[in-house]
Amino acid sequence: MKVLIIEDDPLHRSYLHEAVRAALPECDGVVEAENGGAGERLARDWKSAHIVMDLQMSPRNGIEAARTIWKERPETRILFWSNYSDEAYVRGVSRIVPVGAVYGYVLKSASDDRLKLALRSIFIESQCVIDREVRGMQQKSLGNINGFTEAEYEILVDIALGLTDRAIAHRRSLSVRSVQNRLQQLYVKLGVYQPLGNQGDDGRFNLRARAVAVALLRKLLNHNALERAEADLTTWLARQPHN
Amino acid sequence: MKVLIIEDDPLHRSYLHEAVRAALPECDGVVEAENGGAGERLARDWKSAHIVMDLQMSPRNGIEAARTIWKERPETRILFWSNYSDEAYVRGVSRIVPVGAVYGYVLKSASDDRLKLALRSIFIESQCVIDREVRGMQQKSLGNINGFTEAEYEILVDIALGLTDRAIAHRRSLSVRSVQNRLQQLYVKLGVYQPLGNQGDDGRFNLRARAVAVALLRKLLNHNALERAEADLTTWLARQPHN
DNA sequence: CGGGACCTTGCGGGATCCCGCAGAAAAGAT
DNA sequence: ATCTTTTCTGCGGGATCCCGCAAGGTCCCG
Repeated sequence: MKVLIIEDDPLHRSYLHEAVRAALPECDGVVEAENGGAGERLARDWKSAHIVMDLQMSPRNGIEAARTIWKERPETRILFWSNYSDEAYVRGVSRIVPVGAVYGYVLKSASDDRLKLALRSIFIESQCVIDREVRGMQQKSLGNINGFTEAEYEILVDIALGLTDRAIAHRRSLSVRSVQNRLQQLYVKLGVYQPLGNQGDDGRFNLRARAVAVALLRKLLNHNALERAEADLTTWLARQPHN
Repeated sequence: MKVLIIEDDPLHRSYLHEAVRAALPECDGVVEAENGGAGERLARDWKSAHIVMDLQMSPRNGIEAARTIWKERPETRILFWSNYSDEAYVRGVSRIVPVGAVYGYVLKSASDDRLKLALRSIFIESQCVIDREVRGMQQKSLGNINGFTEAEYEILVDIALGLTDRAIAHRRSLSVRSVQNRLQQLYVKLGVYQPLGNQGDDGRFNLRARAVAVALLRKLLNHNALERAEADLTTWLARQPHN
């Protein structure tokens, strides 16, 4: 068995290396990559079916790398080892995991033992391991109590990118009014809605901008998610009939 | 000499501990804190004049901690040891460093030796040490070539928080029109400006929202900066004559 | 003192946003 | 098949945003 490590921080990388060697004595080869792009290449060359990677690298973050790796070989097992349990990350990962795939998500703050246990569970026992905290995030986001529909999330991303209602309507094949409806829902769910009528108020917010702000503060969006969205947007723009 | 380490990642913390011991044999005491709040308290109790800390912790990130520490004892020497050279961080730091204070900013990606050298320079030689990359950022941001005025940065933060023009005008004691002028400048500098006239275009952006998006993508703003700004905003709101 | 560079402010208008209202279409439920 | 619930859609209007135009104001330089 060979294991591929994709992690940009050298300290964490060597720690991971150590942990892998200790937890998986049957492992007979460990390779390291220090960003997503290199990771994809190594995964291809080595045909490695066992990967542990960080999210948040550059260039090519973990989610992008995982997507292309899984696209090429869906049975690959990936353990995500990340600092954060931002909803943006969790959602980003669960959006790209292939059906039936074995994967894991553990936080860097987890103990030594938990990491090693996760390694064995995923690579040997073929069992998914998701950190409690992350799992909580997942349920909050999927089970729609206080959670966001895919549609709502999508429109949130669109306004975060700075698109106008019309542009969004075009992109998502909707009428402008529908876009505005979704926006209204979003405002309500984010607790940004203005109860209407209090206009002497100086502390008034621009709902559209405010929505993005609270989404960022709540880590519903983060830098990574924005980057991915921006990339998607530009490719979409490129394939549009010019003007 | 005593040294205080403020860093949330245990791996990095122990690495730092090691580096301090190796670089500063004359040091006779190292204490560790794992977030800004604890760091402030320890700094007060220990009256430590030598601190090395991460930015990006929670609760109480490095900048907040440094501000209160420097407010209480401006001669404290602080080495910031961070993953990123985001303009938001660099600007945040240089905004709070007291005149004549000795401090440093080195990236975690720097070599072992550089870190140790920085430790000696700052704590022994009383000399500031700023990483090349960070220094570049600083000059780009202060030397106004492709840089942002304090005024422009301020208004950027305000729209990122979701304030309306009127609210900003009130907060900053300007007329609404002046706010809009500053916004226009900002749009130009961010390369978001719409040359006027092409209205058949579907790929149109909402300038206000788009400005925030590119600021985030360029790391002119980041999550930390937003949090600080949001905190400032709420205290400001609280002290306003109600409604 | 006059001229120039810069910032601020008001005015006006076109574009966009926000959203209540109500009919049409789609998806489920009984 | 019919009813209910949800979503999509157009219309209209008030608020906001974006910005060209032009009239001061301040500061500095010659």
